Amino acid sequence: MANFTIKDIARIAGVSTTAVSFVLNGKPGVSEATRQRVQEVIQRTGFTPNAHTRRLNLRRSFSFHVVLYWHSYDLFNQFALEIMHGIFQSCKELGYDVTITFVDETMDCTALMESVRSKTCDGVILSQIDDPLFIARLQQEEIPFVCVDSHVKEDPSIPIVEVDYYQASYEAVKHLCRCGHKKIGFLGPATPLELRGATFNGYTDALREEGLVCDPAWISSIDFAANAAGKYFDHLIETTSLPTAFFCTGDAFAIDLLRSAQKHGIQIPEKLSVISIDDILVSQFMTPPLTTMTFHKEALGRRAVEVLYAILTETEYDAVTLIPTTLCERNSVKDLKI
Amino acid sequence: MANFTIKDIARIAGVSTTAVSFVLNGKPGVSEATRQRVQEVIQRTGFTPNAHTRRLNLRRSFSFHVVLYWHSYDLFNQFALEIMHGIFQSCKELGYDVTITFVDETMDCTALMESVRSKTCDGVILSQIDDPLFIARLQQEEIPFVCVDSHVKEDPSIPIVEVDYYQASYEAVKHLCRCGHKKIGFLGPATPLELRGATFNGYTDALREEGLVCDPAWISSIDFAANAAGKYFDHLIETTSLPTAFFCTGDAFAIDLLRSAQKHGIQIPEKLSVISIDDILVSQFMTPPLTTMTFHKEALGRRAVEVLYAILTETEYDAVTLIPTTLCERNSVKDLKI
DNA sequence: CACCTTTACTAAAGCAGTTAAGATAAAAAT
DNA sequence: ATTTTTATCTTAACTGCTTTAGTAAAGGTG
Repeated sequence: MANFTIKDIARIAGVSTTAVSFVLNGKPGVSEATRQRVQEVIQRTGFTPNAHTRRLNLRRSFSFHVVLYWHSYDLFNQFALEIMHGIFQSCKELGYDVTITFVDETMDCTALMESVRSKTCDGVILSQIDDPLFIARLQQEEIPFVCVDSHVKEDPSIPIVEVDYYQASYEAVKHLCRCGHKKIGFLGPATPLELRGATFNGYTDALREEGLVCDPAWISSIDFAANAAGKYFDHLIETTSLPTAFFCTGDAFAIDLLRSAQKHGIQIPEKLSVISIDDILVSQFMTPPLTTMTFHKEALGRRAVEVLYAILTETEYDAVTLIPTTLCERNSVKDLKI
Repeated sequence: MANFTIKDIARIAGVSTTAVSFVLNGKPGVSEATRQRVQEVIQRTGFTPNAHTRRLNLRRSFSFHVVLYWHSYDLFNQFALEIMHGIFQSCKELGYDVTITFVDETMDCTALMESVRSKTCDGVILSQIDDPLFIARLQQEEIPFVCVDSHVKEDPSIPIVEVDYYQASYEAVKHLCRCGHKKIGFLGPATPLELRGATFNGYTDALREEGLVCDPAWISSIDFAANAAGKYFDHLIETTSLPTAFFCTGDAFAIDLLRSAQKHGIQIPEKLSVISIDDILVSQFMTPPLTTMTFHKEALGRRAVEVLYAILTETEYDAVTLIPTTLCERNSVKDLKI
């Protein structure tokens, strides 16, 4: 197929390239008759302007770059695709392309920084990335960016779109209390500290309100590693007594915990209740299906794009967006009052 | 941060832009001394050449575009992210960017075609897309592309990277036979026909080899819709007798089937065995965990990139790549011989 | 030493658009 | 009728890099 350029179109339509450029961009200064004629030629030839030229001229690439953290443990990657879908949808509405990079624990971002510096994107969206060095680098190079589900320190200079982990934790623990639980363990990550902070505060605040205290042995710091929660439970059960319920900061932890408990013959929820946050797909298929704090995953992505676009267009925006969660009652929590 | 161009570098290093261009691209025609000097200036300034200009000049974008099908039923989207990760890894090795588009059942591809025609990608990777019209369009516009997990008609003019569904089906059914099953149902999709064909042939060939026949009532055509397999089973159980085992062409179907069966009080695998293909994450967490034909998901993505790159570089390649599967024995198949 | 290569380097013409500034003709105002 | 304004259209400069063609100097050869 022949490859038409704006010159070809201009020649065929008998006008200048400027005129063609104007009709392509809907700018004034072209008569209706000429506009029609040019449009017709564009239609007939199937001409589409070269994006690179356009980007070069306008010094904008009309694309956002998504940096996705790739966990080695599958359970942690579960809603990345849904975030991506949300990002894509908003980008589509704005006419932006989306490019993607996966990074792992090595956080080797040289290729990424090069791509950013070469102007292939107008801004970057960090998904589940909590490396402060990486973020400092972006700030230093003055690259517009936004963190989504990234457990980064709250800081007005860092735009964040995050699940409202404090509220989720608080509500989850409150639900356990409503079900009559008084011994409630906390199963959360050692790092990132920001996530631990929000979830732990929600947990302790809820306990305090209920006048409950917690055995320090029931408070854990789990690594983001395969079955780390399971190993914690294996150890716990040999060393001390159990609470009647565990609040887990994520479904992945809850799932590992549940399987470990079942392996030890502890029935869920009869002997131990489990509640968590995330509502990943697996959760509803577990036996028992997990009671968890659910939220709209795509909203995270959509909002991230909104914020990034606001930064680029120098519009007002809230530096911190907290996506609310709601309780999804399934079957991993026993109501002790019944 | 200042934005250096090749002109700045040339000026600072006291050479022409041509010389800088040569050292950037490792071309001959520059003395070692000059090369060093230019390199030093590049280092010092942190200069990265503008990608758009480069792409414009070379008439290549060094990026691949992935078109991902977005199913409305979550269970069908389960390994898209892993395919993406495979694609990304290979692209990274080749120095290619990856851009992404999600399409749904409306298959509205006007935005996509425009993006392709505007030269923002050198080739496209279709993931789980089986729309023949869409593929015809790509062929007609002479856009390099490859189909991955797309259930497209085998045709030397269409590069395909696909799970070896025939082999998987054959092996799965053979496994059921080895476990002593003689009444084996087939639970597969109505469309796409290519997928149905491969899996159905594997199923019937295995049965024939074992000298078995199948009650037509046990052969179904399921839509790719939420819980379609479950509804099929709900209906089946009210109208006719059951086989001792079902071969399902995908884990998602198997999961819906299993849940429906359990709802009707039919124990798996005691009363009904289930085997399928895919090994999505959920499968290992089901009760019982699913016996399924597993394969390396990222390999699909990696191979797709290899093929697309071969097309672009006019290297030899096999039009059809079949990714082999292996049996992953878990607990949804009962051995009747024990 | 004149002649041919080879090497190192540069000027300038692309690539495919955008846009500021200028030209022309028609319409409006004086 | 003349001047001013306005709408329409074009010329040409510009974006930042690649590449062709060309030059000058150094090296090799008979």
